[in-house]
Formats: sequence, structure tokens, C-alpha cells
Amino acid sequence: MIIPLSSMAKAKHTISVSAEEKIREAARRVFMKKGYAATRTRDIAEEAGLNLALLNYYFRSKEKLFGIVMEERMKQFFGVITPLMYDTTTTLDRKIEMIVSNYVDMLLQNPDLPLFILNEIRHNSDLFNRFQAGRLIHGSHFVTQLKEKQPGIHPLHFVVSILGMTIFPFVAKPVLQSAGGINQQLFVAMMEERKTLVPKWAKAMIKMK
Amino acid sequence: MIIPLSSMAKAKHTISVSAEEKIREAARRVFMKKGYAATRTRDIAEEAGLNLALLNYYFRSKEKLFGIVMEERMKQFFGVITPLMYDTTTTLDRKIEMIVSNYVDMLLQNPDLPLFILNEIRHNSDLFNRFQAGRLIHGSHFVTQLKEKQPGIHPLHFVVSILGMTIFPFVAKPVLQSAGGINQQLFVAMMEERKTLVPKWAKAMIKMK
DNA sequence: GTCTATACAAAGATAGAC
DNA sequence: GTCTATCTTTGTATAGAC
Repeated sequence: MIIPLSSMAKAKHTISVSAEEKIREAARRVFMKKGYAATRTRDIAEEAGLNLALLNYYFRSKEKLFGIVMEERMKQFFGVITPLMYDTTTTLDRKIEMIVSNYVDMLLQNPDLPLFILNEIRHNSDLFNRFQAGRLIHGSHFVTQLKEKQPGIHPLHFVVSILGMTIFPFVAKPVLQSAGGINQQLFVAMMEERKTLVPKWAKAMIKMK
Repeated sequence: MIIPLSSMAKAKHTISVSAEEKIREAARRVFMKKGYAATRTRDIAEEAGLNLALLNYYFRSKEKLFGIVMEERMKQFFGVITPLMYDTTTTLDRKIEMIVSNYVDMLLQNPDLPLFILNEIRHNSDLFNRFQAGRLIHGSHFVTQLKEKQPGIHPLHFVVSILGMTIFPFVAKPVLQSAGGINQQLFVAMMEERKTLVPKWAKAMIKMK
């Protein structure tokens, strides 16, 4: 039996991670930690345990490599809520519970993600526009449901409040730990508590006169 | 009558801004816009309309200049709430109203401030520790009042929620405008509305069973 | 595909004239 | 105090051997 070369190459790639993959993962870690501007391509090569030239061989430039990392991270950051917000089969209350819970779980695994994303978008707003042109929130079923319940208040007020209560603690984490006098363990415990607290508060807000 | 030289120099400084001052203000604008790592000293010199060498003449290095700017901005960012939080003469409800209202007013004038501060602190947490060692929130009268009203819930939960609802919209502004479909004018109007909405919600949260 | 060595550009800092 | 010119370091990208 003849085994095609392409299959052999594929098999080889499944046992040991390819150099390309190593660089992409190293780039993700370094970019996330230091941000685009403060990251040196040498840092990425070193983190990957590979030579600097490989970086330019697989990806054309620092900027191209960053674009790839950024797209993956934005998918992760916005992907947590987009499907939920557009789901027409769940109630408003259930949506709120799921959005908060899913976000907290994901952010506990990726605490640096929000500040990274929001900061890089601010310095290059094209990043976001290129990713998914507008209307991500505006046209969602979630917004429709909010408008029904509270026609007098712009639905974005509720979206901002829920996301703010959920995401902000991770953005302000260093300050909270230092000025609030809490350690890592307590921080995690509080975020777990917020999975029930924030939805409870949010539902009350929406039902208020 | 004899006018001392020192007075003349002082008078001169009141009419035209000194080079040192020009550089500090230019540095503030450029650092706030691009962040520390992405800022080039040449950008600051150009923004100030002065030569690059002056920057090193007055301040020893880019890092020193940044430290000065950072300290001023942190004073502004934390100074808005610190006095209020430690004030023992105001009620809890009044404190909440004042914190939100003061923050919104200040942030409408300095929309880039939160992301700048939080991002730079994350990349160099010494910046915050050096500024004002811990306890900024932890030992405040505000926290004491919250603990009285709701002994079962960690007071930091309320602090985080109030600050999150107030500050987060400014941190996420580019995303909100693009994905939420709102322009600058509507953004400002909504932030004004939040000066009454957020306190109303926050008070209800604290009173909940 | 992977490496070493190096070209080239950008950026921080300084010397020295005025 | 302020400028022009320049040194030095750092960082991105490429050439060329294996």
C-alpha cells in the first residue's frame, strides 16, 4: 500500500506541534501580556523556543502575526455572548443568566482578555470594524426583548450595565486587589458569587418602575 | 520702586507657558492617546512644537517624564471618589449619587482616562502601589456603610458594580459606538441619563433581600 | 524548514554650538 | 535655554548556508 506524502506530513504534525503553531501560541501569550507596541519579535521567538527568522518565514511581519492573534482573541471575546444574544428561543431572564455565567467562566480562564481587546481596539479601531461590521448588539433579539420590557429606557443602558458589572472587575483587577485588599483566591470566589448576584440585580433593574 | 528679578520671571511665566510646561502637556496628550510603549519621544517634541533635546534637558528620560504624567492622571482618576468615599457626614444614598455624577462629569471631559490608567497599571503594577499604598477602598467609610446595610454580601461587590456601570461604558466606548449603533451625541446623552439611572439601580440593589 | 549572520530603520539619549 | 547633528541601542526584516 502506498501512503501519500501529504498524509505522512499530516500525521507528523499531529504528534509534535509544528513550528508555525508554536510561534502563533507564543505570539498570543506575549501579545496578550505586553500589548502590541511593547512586544518585540525577539520575545516571541524566544517564548516559542525558535529562531527569529522563522517568524518572518511563516508570517510576513509582526503586524500580520498580530492580526491573526487578534482575530482569534476577538472571536473568543465576542463569541461568548453573540449566539446567546441572537437566540430567539430563550427568555430574557435566562439570557441574562447565561450571558453573565458564560462570561465569568471564560474570563476566569482568560483574565487579561478584556483589557487587551479593548485597549488594542482603541488604538486601532479598524481591528473591530474589520472583524464584524456593526450591529453586533443593535439588531439582536436580546435588545428586542429589553425594549419590550422597558420601552422608556434605551436598551443599551441595560446591556452596558450587565456587561459592566460582569467584565469591569477583570479590567480593574490589579486595582481591586491592591486597593480593595483581596487576594487571588477571594477574587475568584467573588467572581463565582457574581454569577448569581449580577443576574439577580439585572432582572430587578429591568422590572423597576 | 524696584521689582525683583524673581517676580519678573514669575510674571513672564503667567503670560507665556514655559518650555517645560509645554513638554509636560504635550507628553500628557501623546501618552494618553498612544500609551507608553507606542509613544516616541519625537512625537512629544513635535506635539510641543519644541526640539527633542529639550525633553531630555528638563526630564532625564522618557520613563521619568511618563512617571510624572502618570502620577497626575492617577490623582485625577482616583481623586474624584476618594474624598467622597471617606466622607463621614454624608448618607450612603447621597454618596452613591455623588460618586456616579462626579465620575460621569469627569469622564465626559476625559473619556480616554480609564483605559489609559487601567492598562498602564496592568503593565506596571508598581505604578499604582507607589502612588497610594492599598486600602484606598478597603478602609473607607463608604465600605462601612455598605457593610451595615448588607452584612451578608461583601461590600466590594457593590463598589465594583457601581464603578463598573459608571466607568465601563467609557472603556468600551469604541465597541458600543460601532456594535451598538450610537453616535457621539447619543453617547453623551446616555451618559447624562446614567447619572440618575445608575444610582437608582444601585440603591435598589443594596436594599434587596 | 531551520538556522546564523547581517542589513536597515527607528528610537532614546547626548555632545557641543549658539 | 534652545538648537542641530550624531552616537548607541534596539527592533524588524532579509540573505544565504545547511
